[in-house]
Amino acid sequence: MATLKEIGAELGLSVTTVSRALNGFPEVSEATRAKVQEAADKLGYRPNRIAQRLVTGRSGMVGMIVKIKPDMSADQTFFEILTGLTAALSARETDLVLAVDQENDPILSYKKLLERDILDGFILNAPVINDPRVDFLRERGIPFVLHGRDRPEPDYPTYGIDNTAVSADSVKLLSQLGHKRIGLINGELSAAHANDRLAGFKTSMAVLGLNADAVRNEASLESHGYIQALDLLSQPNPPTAFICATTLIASGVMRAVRDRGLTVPDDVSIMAHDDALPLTRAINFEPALTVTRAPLRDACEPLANILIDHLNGTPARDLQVVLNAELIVRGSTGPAPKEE
Amino acid sequence: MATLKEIGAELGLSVTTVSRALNGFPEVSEATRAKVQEAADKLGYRPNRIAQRLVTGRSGMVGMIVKIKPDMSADQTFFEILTGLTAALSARETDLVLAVDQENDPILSYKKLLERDILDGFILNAPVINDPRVDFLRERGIPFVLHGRDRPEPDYPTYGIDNTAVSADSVKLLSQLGHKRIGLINGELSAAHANDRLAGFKTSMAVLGLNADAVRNEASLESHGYIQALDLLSQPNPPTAFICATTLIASGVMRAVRDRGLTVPDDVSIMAHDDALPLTRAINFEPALTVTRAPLRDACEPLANILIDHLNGTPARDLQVVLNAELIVRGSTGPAPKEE
DNA sequence: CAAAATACTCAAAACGTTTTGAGTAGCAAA
DNA sequence: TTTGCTACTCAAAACGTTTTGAGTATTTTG
Repeated sequence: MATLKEIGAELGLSVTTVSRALNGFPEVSEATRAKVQEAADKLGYRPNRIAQRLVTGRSGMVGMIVKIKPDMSADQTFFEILTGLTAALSARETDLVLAVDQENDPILSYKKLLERDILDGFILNAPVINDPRVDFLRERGIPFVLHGRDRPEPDYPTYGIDNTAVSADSVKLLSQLGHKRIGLINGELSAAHANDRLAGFKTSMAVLGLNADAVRNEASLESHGYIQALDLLSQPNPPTAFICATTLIASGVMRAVRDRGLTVPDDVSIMAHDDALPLTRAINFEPALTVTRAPLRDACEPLANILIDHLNGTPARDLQVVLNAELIVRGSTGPAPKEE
Repeated sequence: MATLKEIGAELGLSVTTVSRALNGFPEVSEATRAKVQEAADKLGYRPNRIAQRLVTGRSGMVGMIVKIKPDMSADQTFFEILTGLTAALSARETDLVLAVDQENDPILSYKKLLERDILDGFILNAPVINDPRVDFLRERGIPFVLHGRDRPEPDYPTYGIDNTAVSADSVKLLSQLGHKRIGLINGELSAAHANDRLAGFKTSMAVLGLNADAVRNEASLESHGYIQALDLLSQPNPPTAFICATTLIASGVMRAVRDRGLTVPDDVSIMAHDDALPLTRAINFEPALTVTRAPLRDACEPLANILIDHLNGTPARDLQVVLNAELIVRGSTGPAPKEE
């Protein structure tokens, strides 16, 4: 493991010059830079990150804390995020330190990890409304990026899709197809995104003068979709269309519709929001699922870059991204059935 | 953030003495130590890990690379390990750097992470037979601990259960109950533990003079258990007992047995190996499942400690632990049905 | 009482990098 | 010639810790 000193000794140059040559400073001559570079390559030089960090005060590591739920429902999305994130961070010389939160107190794990004093910042995912982790980190001046949006006017970096628009787009499509009774099988309301979906649903329905009471909010499970859809379908004046929070829920809803002897999309239209998780793919549904689509994987690189840019000094207001999900119409939605 | 220098200045002591006082060196007087400790507490001193690491040459971080399978079957066990591991490492001032392996080459991710030069060692899980990661790390002299056993005579730290004994114990129990036709619904043979289970099964059966051909090796899924059990049960001279690699498989097997109109344990006995994962608990089966039990969570603390001890100089041969799983007999196993 | 041992303390070096402030040489402008 | 650039290079300080080797009182031993 060669050091700057060794390279300097080899070439009769000072450590300073070697350091500058390798870091592309303008005040070193091209001839010298070439020599240094060559020697560095020959000796297999790689900077000692620890030493770099001691002097720069940066650690090159960011933290993420996974909250573990008893139903493990977060598994799939977490894996998806983790995969993309480590790859994206790695491309910018940053590593991910992971901890698992088993506590009731959502802050405690962050405190513990911060005590180590080795993290430059955090990636926060799955926010709840007015997320306490946000308040905690903001108060302490710890940089972070939030995946999603936990409050209307954040003053920190965020990245996510517009979940009220997801609902609005879905309602719009279905109402244009003539649907009047539209059900929403939503995720748990503790999650900020589920709140936004619900809010978007209610206002869009209200604008159209439609009744928005066929709503269920629960964990994203196939069984949740099945049970709630079955229940809604058995009530008087049942929905002719369902908007599902996830493809997993949609698969339960579709099963319920069929168990009731109904057909998709002739009797009931089904659509969902699609995070593009590898296990339940919208395209593999029969008929293929109409979705608002925003691959979770696509969020990883921006999340990593936003955090690192923020660490490098880009102000938060330039790092707040809200995207719109794509609307992809497939076979699972169709015109509302004729009223009898 | 107080430093040693600041504490020294406060008390009129040298950095050396402050450092020694806090680290419990014997050559500092008790009076001084008390003063220093008090000042450190007052100023909220916490050692700068980066500085410590620069001088000690240790980074205080260990790596783990998750291999991502298309079927995501590793999810649950991975989460279990992750949770316990981060907690155990944290207790010894060590952090976990995680990477996700999406490559075909099992080594590439390790190479990449090692290039960073910030890791003290690795935790390897889910070994295959003669695991290439082991060869790679061993060759480079990178410390690691293997969860499980990938070859007969390892010269590196390992921790795991005796999987041949798991099969042997299971076979013994069932044969004592009079079973002669015993099926094994195993995991994928690419995994070292599945190999050991199979080997243990074959030799135990051979010793008893029993036929060991009712064996299926595939991914640990409920559907695998269901399909394979159904198939074995439909053949002439079907098994009267099943040994399942996991409780997930066992649930599939139990469903198959019932779909065939048979009863557990009167017609067919079922037992499984139980990693004690929170989602499929052996005790919640109806009847409760007889198991060889070795909670995955229990492995985390030893794994963390073994690796850190090894980093601190304990030789590998003192860090090779093979445990026996516990045999817990419950209602899902019973005497073999009378021959007709 | 001198010599030796003990108990405690410290200055300085080291880890490998970045950054500061200074310096030298060569050359053009005054 | 002097002054002031430009282009390049370097020694030294800094980051915060651990560790080495030496030193100074104080106490014990002969």
